[in-house]
Amino acid sequence: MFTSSEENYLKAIYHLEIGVDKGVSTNAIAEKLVTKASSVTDMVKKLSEKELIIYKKYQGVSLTNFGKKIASNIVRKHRLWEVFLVEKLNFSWDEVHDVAEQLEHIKSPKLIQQLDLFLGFPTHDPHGDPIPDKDGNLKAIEKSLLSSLIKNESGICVGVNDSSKDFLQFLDKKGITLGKLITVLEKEDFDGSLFIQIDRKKLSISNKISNNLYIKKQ
Amino acid sequence: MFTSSEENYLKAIYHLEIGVDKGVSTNAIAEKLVTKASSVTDMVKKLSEKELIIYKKYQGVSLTNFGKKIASNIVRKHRLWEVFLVEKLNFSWDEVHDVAEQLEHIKSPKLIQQLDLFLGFPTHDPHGDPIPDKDGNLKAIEKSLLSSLIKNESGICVGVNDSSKDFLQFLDKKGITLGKLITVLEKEDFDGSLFIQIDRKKLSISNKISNNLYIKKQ
DNA sequence: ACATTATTTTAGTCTTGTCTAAAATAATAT
DNA sequence: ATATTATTTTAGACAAGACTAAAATAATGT
Repeated sequence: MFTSSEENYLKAIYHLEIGVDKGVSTNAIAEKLVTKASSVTDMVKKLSEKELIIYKKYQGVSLTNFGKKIASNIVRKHRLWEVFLVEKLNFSWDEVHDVAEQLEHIKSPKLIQQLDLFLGFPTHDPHGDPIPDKDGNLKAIEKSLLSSLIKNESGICVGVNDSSKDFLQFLDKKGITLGKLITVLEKEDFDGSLFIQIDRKKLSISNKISNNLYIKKQ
Repeated sequence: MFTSSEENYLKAIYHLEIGVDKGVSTNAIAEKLVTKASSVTDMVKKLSEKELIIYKKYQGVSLTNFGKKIASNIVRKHRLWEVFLVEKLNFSWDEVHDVAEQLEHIKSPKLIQQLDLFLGFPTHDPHGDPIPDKDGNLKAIEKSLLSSLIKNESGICVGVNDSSKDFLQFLDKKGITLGKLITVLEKEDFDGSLFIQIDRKKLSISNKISNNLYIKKQ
């Protein structure tokens, strides 16, 4: 149907256009895919020909409904594979991205349907990101940044905003994983750092951390 | 490391050089990969540069030890994925090939190691073909063609020589699956057809069928 | 409003892997 | 032994997807 390269562009645009009403810029896509703006312009023309995106010179791009369907399906596959890797093959959450990046391009509707069944129809991936259903719909959950909590509030850790290896390994080191209850014991006004309780441990975390951790308020 | 295309050439050569002492011909590779001889010549030069194969003009090719290692690893991955699809995702043995053909190119040593563990270190794929270990070694089992049995001999079905959809579906229809006990009740000399017993059923099968079915003599 | 800067596009090139058509070599038959 | 046929290789072309450098357009600052 589509090449891996085309799929990667669609996925990048899909992620970039979330919460933005303007078209996604050539440069933004180039940065996300670690390629050059000129390459993006080339590809964007092809995707436009195939009615996957709306493109007007110098105006940025946006996905058509068709493009959105294709893109969300790639994301669906990516996240289902991540669940598989963690749940069945004992990968840790910081190891799954690169492999899922390859697996998401495997073409077989039956494969994904059966994988979904095998995994028990998961709604979220190992980082707490929602898995689109076959029609691209996301199961939204109310989540807040940990940084938005005030003293004595608490919540369950439900996701991360930054899925980089470094950040995920940092969280592992601190014992912070999805499902854990976090309580804010103190909040420092001058730097936004938090003193939190998790399990029996108390620890201090910077604003940068709490800005990248989603919790569900209790 | 290597492109999917390179890997496909190595795999084709690997399969073609089994039981042959001469170099594998350009045409044979072209036929196997459904491509043109000229394309094969091009690729064969590249693989030769990379020391994966031995190639001399007009002489055909053969894998180096290095090439054999790479090739057997692709076959290993292909067959492990086939086991996964059948055992875990409820694919039937005639549905797995095309998907495994894609999955075999996923690059992640950990993925295969964990998959192997998850599947319980299988030694054979759903068609009875042996799965190479990390070093490319195959666990040989003594198997014979069903056509080699004589009247009143019997054996366990352990593999197929032809893995085409048509043949596999035919076997399904007749209730012939791996592990089944087959007894030869009659053998017709003039056309080699067999009258066999399998479970409580008796049926007649042509020489073409019995020439593509491996059994382990009892 | 216009000069400067940033972004985007165009033009031309490169690599990979394929193809066709023609030339070269090997195999086969008489 | 040589003519014929089959196989393989070469030469040149093409598409996809990337790149660089230069040109065009948009955005920004004073």
